[in-house]
Amino acid sequence: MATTIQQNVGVATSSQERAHHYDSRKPRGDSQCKAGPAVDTWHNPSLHYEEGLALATQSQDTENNKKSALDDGCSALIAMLRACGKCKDLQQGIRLHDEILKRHFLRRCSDALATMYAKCGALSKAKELLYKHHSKDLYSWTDLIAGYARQGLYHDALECFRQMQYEGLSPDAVTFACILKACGNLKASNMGKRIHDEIARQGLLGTDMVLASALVDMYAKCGALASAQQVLEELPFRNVVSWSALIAGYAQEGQGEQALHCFEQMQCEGFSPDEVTFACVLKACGTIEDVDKGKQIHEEIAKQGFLDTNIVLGSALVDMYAKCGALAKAQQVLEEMPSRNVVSWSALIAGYAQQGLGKEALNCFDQMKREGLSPNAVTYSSVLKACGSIQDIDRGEQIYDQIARQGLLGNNIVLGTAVVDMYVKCGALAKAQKVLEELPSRDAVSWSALITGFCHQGQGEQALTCFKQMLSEGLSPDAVTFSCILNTCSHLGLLEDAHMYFMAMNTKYGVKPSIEHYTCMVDLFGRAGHLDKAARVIQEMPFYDHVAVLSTLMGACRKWGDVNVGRWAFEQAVNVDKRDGSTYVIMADIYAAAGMQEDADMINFMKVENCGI
DNA sequence: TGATTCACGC
Repeated sequence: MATTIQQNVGVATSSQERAHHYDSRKPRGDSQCKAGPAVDTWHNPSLHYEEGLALATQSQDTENNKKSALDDGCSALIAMLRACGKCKDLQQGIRLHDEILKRHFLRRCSDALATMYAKCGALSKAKELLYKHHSKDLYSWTDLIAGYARQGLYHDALECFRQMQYEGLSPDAVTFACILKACGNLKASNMGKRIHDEIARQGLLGTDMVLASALVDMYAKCGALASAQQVLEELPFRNVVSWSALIAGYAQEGQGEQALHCFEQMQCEGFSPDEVTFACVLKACGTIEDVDKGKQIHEEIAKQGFLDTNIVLGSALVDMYAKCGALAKAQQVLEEMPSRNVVSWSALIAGYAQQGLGKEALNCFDQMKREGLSPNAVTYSSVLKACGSIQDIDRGEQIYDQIARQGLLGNNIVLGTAVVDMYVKCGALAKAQKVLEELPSRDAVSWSALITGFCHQGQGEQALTCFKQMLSEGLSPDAVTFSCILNTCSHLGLLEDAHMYFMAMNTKYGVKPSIEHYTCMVDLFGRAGHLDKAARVIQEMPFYDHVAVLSTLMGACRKWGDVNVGRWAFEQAVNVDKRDGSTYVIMADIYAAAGMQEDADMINFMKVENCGI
């Protein structure tokens, strides 16, 4: 069937076309570009292009009404641009751009041109047109912002958003949705909150499900889960997407129980999980190592036949079993997948590496390559961890060579750190340090890998030197760095320094001391015989479940023969958990060493009473 | 033109 250019791209006015666009969002898709007569014609460029131009030219040639004829020519070009955008036919679009310039239509076609470029992914061309012509077309701006958001160029999306508003335009629900996506991925929760306020002010949340889900997702991606949950709860309507966004947020933050709770609640409200929901829930099961729940989800997924087609879900399943330490099961799932990719394999390799099963991880790595799949930076990180875990420095170095040859270290701190850590675990600290220093950039984690190495090898001075170097690079130490540094100070007997760092970690670096850090301080003062100071550290702790810290203090009391502080710590420990036998043993020792045998016997009696042994 | 999912470093 012959289709004319008019039937295909039409000569609809822009408002008609946009109305159509807006109303038929759901069923649209690319079908027009892939099948049917319209496509065939359009994909015959010579036929199309020439016919379109002929149409535009004919219109211009009409004598009667010059002005409207000119409009028709321009409209036809605009319609053709729109078709290019729809089919992502950039080449054809560029030819139209030339034609538009030749005919001096640029002023009137610039928005349509920008939209075409935006849809074809040529974002800088689109941006140039909109900025240069101070476009007042909301849809063209939104197309560009959506393009940036799709490509992961979130800063560019925000910049365009600002410029659009600077031109006097007010965003609509679609613009807001794109900007929320950018905010979420940039973890820009303050900006996201401002957008939220504006959306609420305009009453858009009550009418637009997509926007509402985008808002939940924004807060979830920012880790502001209370806000995400609140938004979801206050929505007049929810769906599986808004629920999944929240579940994904909890899973991402490691709050697996909350994720599972939401999953239950979602089903209570009558929503059936889809493949995306299942992937989120599997991640949640992995983070809390709930293999039973994971198995249950696995059965549900299999029953619904999702595993036959969905490689993401299959990989999520491999990852869940791997994170739960059920590696045989993970491997079985991987082997039974109809097809697997580098993600599926990397999940399994990471699982083996995590459990210290370096040999198995390396076997998988080889098998993956035999299947013709190429490892990427994520795969290599896990493989390096595997080499470190079995101290296979030769294999590690071989992998490092491959990585370097592929230029993967250029901008990948995670991978660089994995190399450093591999050398550290193999005891090659000089090599580790050399790699670290040659990395294009470093962060607290990469430094900590090296610092931990020096610390564990008893080279405390070196650890502190690195720490100072790290600070001089303007980097903020994190919780792990401080644990390591406090331990180092403890072993070197640097009480004052340790105390200074301990105070600074919260006040200067915003790292809340964890029970581990308090334990370091107790150990430090305890070793030095400052038992009163150690006891004071415990008194100032904001934790309740702290038997381990108390027994650290009691160990120091045993060493220094301090019955009073020892008794105090013991009483605290019994208050927390009277069934923990270890503290009775230490207390009995303390009494016995002080020649207080009756008290020691009493403690042993209490131990039998309370702990049964 | 807009929403949810899988693998990595101390």
